[in-house]
Amino acid sequence: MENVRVRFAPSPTGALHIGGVRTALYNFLLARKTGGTMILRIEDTDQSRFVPGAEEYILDSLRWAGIQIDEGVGVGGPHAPYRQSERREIYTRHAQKLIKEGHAYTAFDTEADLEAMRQRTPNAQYDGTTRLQMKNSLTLSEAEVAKKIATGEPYVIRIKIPANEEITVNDLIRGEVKVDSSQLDDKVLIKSDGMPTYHLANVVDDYLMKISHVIRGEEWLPSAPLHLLLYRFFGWEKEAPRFAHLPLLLKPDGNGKLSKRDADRMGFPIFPLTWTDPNSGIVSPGFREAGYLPEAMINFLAFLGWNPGTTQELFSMQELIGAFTLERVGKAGSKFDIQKAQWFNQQYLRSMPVSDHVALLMDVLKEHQIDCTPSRANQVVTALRERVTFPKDFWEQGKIFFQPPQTFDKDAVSKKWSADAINVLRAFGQEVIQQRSITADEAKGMIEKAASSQGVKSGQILAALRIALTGGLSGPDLMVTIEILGGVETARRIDHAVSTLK
RNA sequence: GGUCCGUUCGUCUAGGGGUUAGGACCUCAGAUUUUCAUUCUGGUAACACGGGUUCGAUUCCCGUACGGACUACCA
Repeated sequence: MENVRVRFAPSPTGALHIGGVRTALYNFLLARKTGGTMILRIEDTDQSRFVPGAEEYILDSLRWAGIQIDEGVGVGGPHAPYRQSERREIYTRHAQKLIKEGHAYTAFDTEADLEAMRQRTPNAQYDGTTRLQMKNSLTLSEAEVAKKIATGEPYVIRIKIPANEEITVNDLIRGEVKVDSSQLDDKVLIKSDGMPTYHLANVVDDYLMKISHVIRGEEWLPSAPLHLLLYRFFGWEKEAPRFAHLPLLLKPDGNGKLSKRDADRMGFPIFPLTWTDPNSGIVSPGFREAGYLPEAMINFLAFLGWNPGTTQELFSMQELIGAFTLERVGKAGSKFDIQKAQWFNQQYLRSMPVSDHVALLMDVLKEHQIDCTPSRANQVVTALRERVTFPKDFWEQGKIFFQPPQTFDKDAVSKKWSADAINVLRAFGQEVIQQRSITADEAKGMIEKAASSQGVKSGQILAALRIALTGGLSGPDLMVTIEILGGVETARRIDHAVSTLK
C-alpha cells in the first residue's frame, strides 16, 4: 500500500454525528497505520444548508477525539483550498470538459418539467429512456442552447449515463458489487447556482488530492458506480481510489439508522460536543459534557463494526493504530449500545492515575465553591475510585464528605432506625467528639465499645450510623467515611440525626 | 415500486464443512465486602427459514423472509 492518502469530508450542516466521528476514526487509523496522510475536506457546496459554526464544531470535535488532521481545512497543504465552496472554478472546468467529450450535457428543465416527467411514467428518472423528451442540449439546437444560456436561463449540467454497461465496484469491505448502468440516472453534476453536487466535487477532489482510499458510510454505496463512471470519463481510471463502504450505526432498539431523535428519546447524546443550533437556539448535549472520556469513546466507536480478532477489548489509540485493518471491518450495521459505552468509560476513568482523579474532584468542588486541601481530596478520591463511571460521580458520591446529608432516606430509616441504635449512636457521639482526627480502626473500636455498653452488637446499628452520616444506606466503607469526616463532624451529624429522626 | 447491501446469544462480535459454537456488555445466582459498589466464581442465552451440493452444513450455492441504504439542482 503505497502512499496512503485518506480524507474525512463532512458537510458543515450542523453538529457532527457520532457516526461521522467513527468514519473519521477509521480513516485516521488507516492513515496512521500505513504512515499515510489524513486529510480534512469541507464539503460545503449546498449554500442553503450551510450552518455557521459547524465547521469550527467539526474541528473541535476531531481535536477532542484525538483524531489529528495532517492536511486540509485548519492546517493547509499542497492541494489547498480544501473547502469546496472555494474550488468552484475547478468543478466548472471539469464539467465543461465532460460536455465537450459528450459525457455530459446542459439541461434547462424546470421543477415543473421534472414533475411532469415523473407523472407521465411511474418510477421514471432522468435517464436514457426520458432524456430525449426533456429540454436539454441533446434535444435543443445548438443555437437555442446558446440563446438560453445568453439570456441567463437557469440550467444544470447532467452526466450522460451510457446504456447497458455492467459497472463493477470493487469494495474493500463488500467485495464486488455489480450494477447495470441502465439503473443509474443522469445525475446533476453542476447545479443551477453553479455549484457542483457531491458526486462531481467528490470525484474531482479525490483525484486532485490524490486520495488512495475512500472510506465512507454505506449510504454512498449505491452511488459508487456513478463515481466510477466519472473516473472513467475523466480518464482517471488508473488513479481511482479504492473504496471501502462502512456499515451504518443503527438505533439501539428496533431498526434503522441511529438518529438524533433516538438518542434524545433514550437519553444519551449523539454529538461529540454540546451543540447549540444557531437558528433554533436548541442545545443538544455532547458526549464530552456528559462525562465520556475521549479515549473511551474512541475505543467504543472503533469496536462498532471492527474487531481485532482477539479477545482484547481495551485499546488505546496507539494500539488501535497497530491493530486496525480494513479487512476486519464487518458488513452488517451495528446497534449503538450506550451501556457498552458506559462500561468503556468506567474502565478508562478508573484506570486514570489518582492525581487525575484528585484534579477531577477539585474541579467539581470549585464549581460548588467548596475549599478542600489536596490531602483531604486525596482521601476522598481513594474512597471513591472504584465506584465511579463518570467524573460527576465524584461529586454525587463524594458530596457527603463536604456537606451533611440534606435528607434521610425514608425507607432506610423505617427499616434500620431503632431505639437501640439511637442509644448506641449517642454513646458513640459523646466519645468520638473528643477526637478531632480519628482513624478507621479507632472508629471501629469505639463503636464496638459504645454498642456493648448498650448491650447491642455493633453490626445491628451500623446501618443506622450510615444513615446518620450520609442519609442513606450505600457508600464507601463506613469506618473510612468516619476517618475522612473526623470526630467532630461525625458527632455533629449523629446529633442532628438523633434529634431529627424519631 | 426499483436497485444495491446485509442477517451467529437481548447487544457488540469470534469462528468456520465434522467445535461442548468462544469472548465482552447486559441480566441472573453464589462468594467476598457487617452496606452499596468493586472484585471473584458460575448460570441463562445465538448460527432467520426452505431447498440444493456433500458422508456431513451454522459455514458453500440458490431461493424466501426480514432488516437497511439509495432512488433531490442534500450530502
